[in-house]
Amino acid sequence: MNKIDQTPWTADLVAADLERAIHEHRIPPGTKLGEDDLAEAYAISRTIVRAALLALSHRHLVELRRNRGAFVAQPSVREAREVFEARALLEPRTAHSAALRMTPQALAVLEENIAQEHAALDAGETGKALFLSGQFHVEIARIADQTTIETFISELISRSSLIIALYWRRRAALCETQAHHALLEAFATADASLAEQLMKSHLLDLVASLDLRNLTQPPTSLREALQR
Amino acid sequence: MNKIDQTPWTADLVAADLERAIHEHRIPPGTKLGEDDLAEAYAISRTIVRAALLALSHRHLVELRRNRGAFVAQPSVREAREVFEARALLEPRTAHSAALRMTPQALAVLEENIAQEHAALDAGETGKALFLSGQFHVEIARIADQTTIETFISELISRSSLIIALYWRRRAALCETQAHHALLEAFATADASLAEQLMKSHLLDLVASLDLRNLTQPPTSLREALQR
DNA sequence: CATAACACTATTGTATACATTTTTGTCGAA
DNA sequence: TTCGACAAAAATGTATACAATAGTGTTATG
Repeated sequence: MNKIDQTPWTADLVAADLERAIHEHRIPPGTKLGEDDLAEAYAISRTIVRAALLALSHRHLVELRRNRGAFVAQPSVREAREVFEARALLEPRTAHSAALRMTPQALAVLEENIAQEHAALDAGETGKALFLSGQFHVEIARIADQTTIETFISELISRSSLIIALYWRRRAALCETQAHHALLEAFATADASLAEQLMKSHLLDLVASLDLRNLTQPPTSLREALQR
Repeated sequence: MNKIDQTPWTADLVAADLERAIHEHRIPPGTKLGEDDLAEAYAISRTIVRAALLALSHRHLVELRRNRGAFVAQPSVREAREVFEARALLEPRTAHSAALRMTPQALAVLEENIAQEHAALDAGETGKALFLSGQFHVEIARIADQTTIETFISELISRSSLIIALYWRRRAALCETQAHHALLEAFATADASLAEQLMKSHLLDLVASLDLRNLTQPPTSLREALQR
């Protein structure tokens, strides 16, 4: 896990690096993130590591337990529902705004994103594909020119990745590309209402593909022990 | 500013304490939050102070400038608009949900909140009144039983307080109590649609009471120097 | 043999020392 | 006098030492 580089790792960079690793399912939920381990991996002191972990905990991607350490978060069924309810509140209207503000450049960015996602899937890099499909949603918020909402959506997307890791029904790869293609069509024709509706459906499909019955709860302590 | 107590200040407590002080306009936007000053005020080391400042920066209440220090945030006109657009997306639907879940206990909490707000206004404690009126909105999200959205709204409320400090038109105190009373009525009768509509209007009124013309921009560096 | 008390180990929590950077103040030259 | 360079001071950035705590293993005792 040694990072070979000469860049000075700042806390933000470490947090971003870890967030991407979590988002891509390279680090599974419940994994303990020991301070010394991380400090050695990035060749920095624990001070920076702690700042990075603090940032991730504020985004609900890492759970800090006093005198216990940092663990990749394991969203509960309840939390999973809440995350997608929040997304349902934010994303459709944001897609609407994005459609109204769409430009050829922005459209190209979205197309490129889908292309990369396809490439990743073909290469069998499901983690990277998952990350890119999340970026598609963040990109829409960026196109809508809503930095504040983009921040919220970005966090919700990352948390969604944890939820997918825990509650995804099938073992097969996520095929969100179809829904994204449909959205792209709506954006290309600047059909805001359609984009809003498609986003709403897309999110509903996502939730429907999860197994959010409370049967498997709680995965808190026992599961954590098994997973590390 | 010396805090006389025997409680062990944790980073979270310090952050909460500072957030309330900012929310109540006891610390104006642009104020420099020196690490040594805070460490002395709370009788803790800079380590804890930095963790607290980091938390506040993640909530966009404090701006951290590398090698420069921490400053109470000064939301731009653009950011101000974004914050209220985000609130417009989240709060009406949340009020709707809250109305459906309303209980006598929850209603009593809201009533008590308004009563305290009145008392604060009568006592001339406009800062405390402002804080309480913000808490009213957070309480609604709590009643809606949406922890995730509550976190977002809580942040947006605190940022709104900074926006009010910078862009409020009149010097007179905010009289949000009327709108809150109307909302209480809707909640009491469990009229979800009405509550949603009232919340939407309330937020529009709030934005309308701000002076968000771009004329006074940018207040970044010069203003900051004058204010500290 | 089971259990409880104890000590040990590993890890996190906090404070502080040192390095780096920015800011400020002073001196000198144009 | 004004401007610039340099030096001193103050603040933040980072690393590390030490303290405190939870987890683990051992041992003694019933």
